[in-house]
Amino acid sequence: MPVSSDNSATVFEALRPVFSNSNLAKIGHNLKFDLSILAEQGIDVAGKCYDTMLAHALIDPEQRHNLDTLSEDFLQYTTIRFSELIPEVKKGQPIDYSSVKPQALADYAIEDADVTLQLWELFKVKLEESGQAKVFYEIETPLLPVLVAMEREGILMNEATLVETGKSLEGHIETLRDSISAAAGREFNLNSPKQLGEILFDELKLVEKPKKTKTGQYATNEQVLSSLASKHPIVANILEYRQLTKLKSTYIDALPNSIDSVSGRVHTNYGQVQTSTGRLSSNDPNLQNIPVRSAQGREIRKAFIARPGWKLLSADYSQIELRILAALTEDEGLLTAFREGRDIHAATAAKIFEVPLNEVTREQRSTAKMVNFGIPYGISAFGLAQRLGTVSRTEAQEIINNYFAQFPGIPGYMLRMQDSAKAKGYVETITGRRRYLQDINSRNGTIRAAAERNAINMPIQGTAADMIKIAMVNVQNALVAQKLNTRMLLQVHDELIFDLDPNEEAAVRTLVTEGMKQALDLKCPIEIDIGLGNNWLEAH
DNA sequence: CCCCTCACG
DNA sequence: ACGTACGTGAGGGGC
Repeated sequence: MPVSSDNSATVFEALRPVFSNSNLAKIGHNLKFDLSILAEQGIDVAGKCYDTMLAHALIDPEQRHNLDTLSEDFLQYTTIRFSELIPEVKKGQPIDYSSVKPQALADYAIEDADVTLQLWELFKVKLEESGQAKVFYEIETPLLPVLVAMEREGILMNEATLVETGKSLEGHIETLRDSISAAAGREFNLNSPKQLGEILFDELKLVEKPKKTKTGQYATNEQVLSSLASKHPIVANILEYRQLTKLKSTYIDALPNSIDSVSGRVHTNYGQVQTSTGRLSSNDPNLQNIPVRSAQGREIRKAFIARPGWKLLSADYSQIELRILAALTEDEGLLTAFREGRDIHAATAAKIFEVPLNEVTREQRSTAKMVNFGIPYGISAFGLAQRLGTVSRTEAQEIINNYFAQFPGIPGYMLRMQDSAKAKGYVETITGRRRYLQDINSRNGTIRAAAERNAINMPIQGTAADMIKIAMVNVQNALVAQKLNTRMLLQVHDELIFDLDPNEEAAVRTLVTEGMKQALDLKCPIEIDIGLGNNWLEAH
């Protein structure tokens, strides 16, 4: 019997009783995909669902998680490749199964199920052995259907706003292009870093010894250009040109192509196994890097809107990584500052510059902010000096030394993480999520230092990731339990965005705040900021 | 397909 | 002597 869209409904109906039977557990590889397809067919999957891809992402987060590789690595068995069934699949095009022999298709599908089941038997043991059973069963597994729901919901965009912004940007870009060509003395492709480098350094000779990239090209990144801004007026125009064309090509021109023709909304895909720290990623389109820092960029945020008559609600964790740092290190100074509800950067400045809180200057606060930002990344004196721009490497080292002296829990924690990583080969979050650090004992100092920074950062970034994942499950369960219309739409690492039915505002504020705060029980208090608006910019 | 650059947390 | 803060995804150039 040929498999075609004509009888797919028959097939789905035949399978429906299996999927909706809550006594049957389901085991699959990349279940988010299968669950989305079934949901599209109106089939709600009941019963326990276990995903071998999610399991492997915990067992070995930096490895690849595709079924073919896992089968070879764990079962010493080479699977039938999809390309043997269908040689040429074009990206973005629907797959044509009509020419495939049903027996070949069946063999492929059956083998897939067989391999997955065998992997599950191995992986469920490894989850226990690595102490990650709770992360798997209580965080990643319950999160999966939440992500399916969010992806399917999508978010509404005001395309007209985007087009307007695009037109105004286009005019600006044209003007900049003209003045840059005039200043360069000839036309060139200013989207090409290679050509731009030749103009700036071979022709205009802005500096004696230009910085090169690792492949030997002239570096023309923002940091390099900013340092050259005083040398020639062309540079400021190039920087602005870069900024505006980035916004136009990556967001304004591209986002409308992602509006789904059926739903009229933009549906991102969340990657649940893409990062080494436990964060989600977002792609096709990436909705986790929508501009917000520049004025022109913020215009793009205005295009993300609530459904008619509704509001967007944004809830974000305030200073989540610093609070987690305080909780993990149990540093009394840091904990006290948060418990007393201080402006954390001002409080840090008061400590490291040894001045009363009310005498902290703006510069001191801004320096302290940079330190607070860098600490969870394994800051270096060089890095701090470079980012501050106003102090020498030696002075930066003094600031760091003062910080460590005033917050002694922090250097203690850093050493503990590095020692533990060297001894055990991995670090972990509060929930037990692991990251292996192969390079932690490398003889190459640069490589080893990078691994040491990972040892410091992963437990912090990863615990924040665990926390918001738990919160998402809490919040989704509460929305369903209270039969609310409000829908969770997006996650951006420390922020959740909702399409809010205005009649439900009070209930949603409460359940979101509580769901996020109570996700993990930490020694440091957790604060949630909530905003409301007609678009993402207003809500933020 | 890699490189460079740059958008976000 | 060297490189230098953690984690991502995407667009354009160029081979």
